Amino acid sequence: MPLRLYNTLTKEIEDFRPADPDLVTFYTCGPTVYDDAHIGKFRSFLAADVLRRWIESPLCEVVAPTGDRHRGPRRVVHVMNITDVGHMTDDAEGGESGEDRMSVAGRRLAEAKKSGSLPAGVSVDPTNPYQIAEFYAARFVDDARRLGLKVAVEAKADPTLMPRATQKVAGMIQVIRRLIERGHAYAVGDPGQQTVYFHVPSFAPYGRLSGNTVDQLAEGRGGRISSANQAQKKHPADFLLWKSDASHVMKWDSPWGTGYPGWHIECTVMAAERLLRPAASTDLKQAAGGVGPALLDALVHPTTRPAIIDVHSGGEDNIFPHHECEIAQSCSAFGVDPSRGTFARMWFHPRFLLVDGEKMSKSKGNFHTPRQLFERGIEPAALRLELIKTHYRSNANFTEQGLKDSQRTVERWRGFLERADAGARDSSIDPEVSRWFAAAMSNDLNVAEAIAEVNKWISRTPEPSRNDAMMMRAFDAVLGVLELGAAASAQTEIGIFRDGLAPDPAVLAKLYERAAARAAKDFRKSDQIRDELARMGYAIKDVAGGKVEVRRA
RNA sequence: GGGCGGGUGCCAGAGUGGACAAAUGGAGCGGAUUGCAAAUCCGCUGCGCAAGCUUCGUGGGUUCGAAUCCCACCCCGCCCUCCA
Repeated sequence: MPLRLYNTLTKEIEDFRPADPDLVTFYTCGPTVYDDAHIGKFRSFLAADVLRRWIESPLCEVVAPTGDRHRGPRRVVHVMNITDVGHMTDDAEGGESGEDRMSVAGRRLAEAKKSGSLPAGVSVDPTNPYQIAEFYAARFVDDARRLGLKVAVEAKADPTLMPRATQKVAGMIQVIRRLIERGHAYAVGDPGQQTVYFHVPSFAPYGRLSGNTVDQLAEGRGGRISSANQAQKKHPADFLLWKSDASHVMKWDSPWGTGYPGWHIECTVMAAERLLRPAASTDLKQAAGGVGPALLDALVHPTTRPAIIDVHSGGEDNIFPHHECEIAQSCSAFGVDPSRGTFARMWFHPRFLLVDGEKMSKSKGNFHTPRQLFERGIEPAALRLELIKTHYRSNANFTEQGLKDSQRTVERWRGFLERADAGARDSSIDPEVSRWFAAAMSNDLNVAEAIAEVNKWISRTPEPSRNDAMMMRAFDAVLGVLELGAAASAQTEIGIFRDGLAPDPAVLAKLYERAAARAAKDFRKSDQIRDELARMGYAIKDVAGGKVEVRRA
């Protein structure tokens, strides 16, 4: 059964039909870097990651342009941008009178520096927005790698897969210029300090993605527009492409004045530059190189090949206005037939994560970042599983209990894989499981059902073979859980310390004391010691070989 | 006011016309194993001894038959243009 996905654009579950099934192009709207990304953002990025892994899987079938089934494996070029441009904090005032978020981050960093809470070896100048952005970007990439976000791993060798907005401003100017030439955009204001707007009525399909029509959108309902800006526009729905503002924290020169680019244009440029190919070119197979800035020139001139990428993803808050605007400006700049009305074949939008049934927010105290959880000894594999195990199109609920469940599942799977690796060599494999797994994944990425199939298979396979190990690895290549490995464990003569715990002399002393008590069959005392350890925050467990496994309680 | 996605058992979470009293995992109960734990394995966990009866946000409807389709309503989440 070929892969079917819910397409935000059509509001239907439909066959995924990439232009070239051998090489799928995938763009994800990445994070802003004023602060550490929280688990909600990671849930969204991980859903995209699971999708790209599934498309790559040998088990995945898609419908080719010919209508035939195309069997995996296949390659995916996945690009995730990093938005490192500063923006304003004050939403209510239309985003232009508040404080720049990068400045806020700078203040926070300066305080951290003063109080000595910055990690050792980090040097960052809190007054330099580029350094602040780089500081948080590096932390994001680090978290992303620990959670197995493939694009972040690949970007090590090919940084073009995670482009930075600040480095693509020239391309943005190029595209804006083209939009003006084509009559889709206009500049207002005095020469040298102009503002450029995209003219929404020039793109008829505007509104298709979000389900809105221009006149249904209640102007100002979101409380984020300013009347001064609205007065300048030809149409209330017109959106910003370039703002001249020499006082902005990050600014660039442009034909319209020194300032900064609009909020949607960066994704158009970064997606196009890395994922589209000029009409004449068929060599996108050279994926590592990408097509680069030169491509933009080719794209902004008429092409015969539709400038459309295969999948575009982002959090549900991106649907409107961000992706709606991105479609409008991309199609208009690259000459995509407006009747297609899209820049990507498939629009994929995971829903927000709730924590304990409520919205996550700093004021509620239910705000988590991966690194906070890792510090508590939560292992990345468990967090990853917890964040991917619910269907991407419903609001998952993150709880401590769920995290524990996931941890246990990870351990059970690990045990299975270990037994399988040590199992018989030439056993046949279960004929059903990969079919069911594939059916679940292809059914709008039903990860929960796929996980259930894996669990059932494990239960009915008490003596797994090497072939089962291969099968498990094929599943895990998609889920990306076991490949993250176990938390470091330290061994001593008597103890195995899990969860990244270091052998503590006080704990070791108790373990020896308990071993002696047990040898003397003084079980009262041995139980007492276990209780003491529990009070100290350690859970222990006797394992084979007379050793004791120590975990965080 | 409008657009979009959800609402399933103690919890998490699949199921989208019959094979559903409802997958899978957790939690609980009973048993095997263990000095005891932990882990693992087996059984049970809506009501009823049973035939059977009542469940899938609420209320109607369609159908021989609905968690699944239609209508209305309620609740949660995201968005309504410069939030990155």
